[in-house]
Amino acid sequence: MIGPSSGTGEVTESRASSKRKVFDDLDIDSPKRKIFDELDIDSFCEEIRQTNRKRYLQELETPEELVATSNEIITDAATLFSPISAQEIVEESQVAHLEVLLVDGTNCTWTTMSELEQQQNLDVLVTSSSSLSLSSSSSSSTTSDRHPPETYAVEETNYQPAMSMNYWQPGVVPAASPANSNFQQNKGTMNNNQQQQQFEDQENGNLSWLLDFKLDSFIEAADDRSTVGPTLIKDNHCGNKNKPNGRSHSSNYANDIRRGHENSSMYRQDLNQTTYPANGFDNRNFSRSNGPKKPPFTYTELIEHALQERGELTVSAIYQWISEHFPYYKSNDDRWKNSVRHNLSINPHFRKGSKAPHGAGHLWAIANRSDCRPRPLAINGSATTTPMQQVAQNECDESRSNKIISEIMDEVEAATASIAQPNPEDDTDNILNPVTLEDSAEQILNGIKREVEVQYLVPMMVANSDHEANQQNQQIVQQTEFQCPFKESDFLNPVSKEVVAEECGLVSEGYLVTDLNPNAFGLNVIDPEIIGSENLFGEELSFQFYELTSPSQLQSA
DNA sequence: AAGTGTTTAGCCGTGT
DNA sequence: ACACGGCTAAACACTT
Repeated sequence: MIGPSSGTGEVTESRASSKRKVFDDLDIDSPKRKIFDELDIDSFCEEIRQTNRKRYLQELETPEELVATSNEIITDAATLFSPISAQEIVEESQVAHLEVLLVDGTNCTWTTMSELEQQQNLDVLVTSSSSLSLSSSSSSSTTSDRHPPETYAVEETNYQPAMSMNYWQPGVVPAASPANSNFQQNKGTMNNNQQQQQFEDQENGNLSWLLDFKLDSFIEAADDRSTVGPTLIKDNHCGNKNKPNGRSHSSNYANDIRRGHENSSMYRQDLNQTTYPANGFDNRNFSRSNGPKKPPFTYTELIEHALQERGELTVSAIYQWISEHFPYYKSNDDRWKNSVRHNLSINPHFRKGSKAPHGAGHLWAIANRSDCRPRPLAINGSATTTPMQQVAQNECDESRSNKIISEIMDEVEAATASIAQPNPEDDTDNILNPVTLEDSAEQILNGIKREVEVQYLVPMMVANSDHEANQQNQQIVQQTEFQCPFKESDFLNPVSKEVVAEECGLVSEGYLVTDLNPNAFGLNVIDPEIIGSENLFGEELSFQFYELTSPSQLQSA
């Protein structure tokens, strides 16, 4: 499934640095500055991310949309800040129920925002009883300690916090929030009273601004106060290349979204006009006033979703699906199509199927579990893999591993079974012949699925209900004392002992160099001289050097 | 010729 | 600094 991946340390790092960067410019006595200095941003952001992550996974299990598009913002906000479910909110009043903790310096009381409107002379700590809490104790204690009692009447209708933006899931996008507007040049969306209220709230210590807290807003404010955001956006597909190789901010945009933090003004502004459905994909409109915006998905994700939705597709059909769902990808633009083809070719997650019934090319599909080739695994939920992908991938990996193990065991069992079958016509067949076994195993494996070269074979016992056969197998193994003649890691192309012995001049008429016990052949030979590591190079070489004392022995050998 | 599939190379951003 | 993922560009071969 497709969705942005969660960022990890990088987010908190950027936020922390942003915190320093932004608030260095603020008045040291500013209430906002004081509160923010004591706020554990890392924990705060991490908590939000984890909360949304859990929620997203829950939604994946119940993919149906909970609310209509028009209610997405407020329901998402409600889910984030209130223990009340989004569905309940929609059914009841379409207004978020925000619980607040009233702190008057000595007492703490839980109440609702509606009740709060009637309260006077109280400091307000906005918090949540479930999914979100401003856990920094300092923020709650110091607000009442440092500031005189004041009145905070927060309109519930203002409760469309930008923070309700699910940083981790592209399912809901915040509308332009009045509280953010100070930093987004969106003042046109507010009337003068709202702007004045906003300004006063932020200046008098009203913590409701935290609901709309967005660090990047301050970043933008601090770094680019005079810059109008949209002008920063360059679309390399529109010919405005920012970098020599054609990469543009739009690429960063995709990464920013995927990593769950909105550090760029263009991202925020784009999303302000964007509505994401619960499944995160259908009919997504990345259009802006000045043109389509690059979707925050990799080509692999786009292709994957197209194939998941439609099954097998030709390359041209994949083009069509992508261009239909994402206006950014124009059907007449060949550059991204090249990337799509490139992805199809190099990504083992995609399988080239049969030839297309009409026209050139092949049908492409997602590699199913049985032929799911190795794919780079995300470690510790890295930013490149979505949770859904991780779940699917984990299942796939587990299934693949089990399947491979099962296949190997079957093959070994078959090979071992063939080894254990005595040939009544030739007693010598009871003795393991490594060359023959390797040939046999090679034939078996080649016949089963893939070309392999069996360089050596180590017989192994396989659980068998037939006790007698087991004993027979064990006896054979014990008799032959068959050992792996070399370590796999030592040689890319292992050389057999026979070759080594021959090249060392150890093989000549009248002598038998073998790792097998001649007594097992019925040969009566004197005690062998062990050729081991002490008298031959290679500690793994340990075969026995027999002197054949009779012509019959020589012939048998 | 156009579309398709493969391969190589380079750049960028991020994480270690 | 290095590895890696992702993206982009380009070249080339093959098929329709």
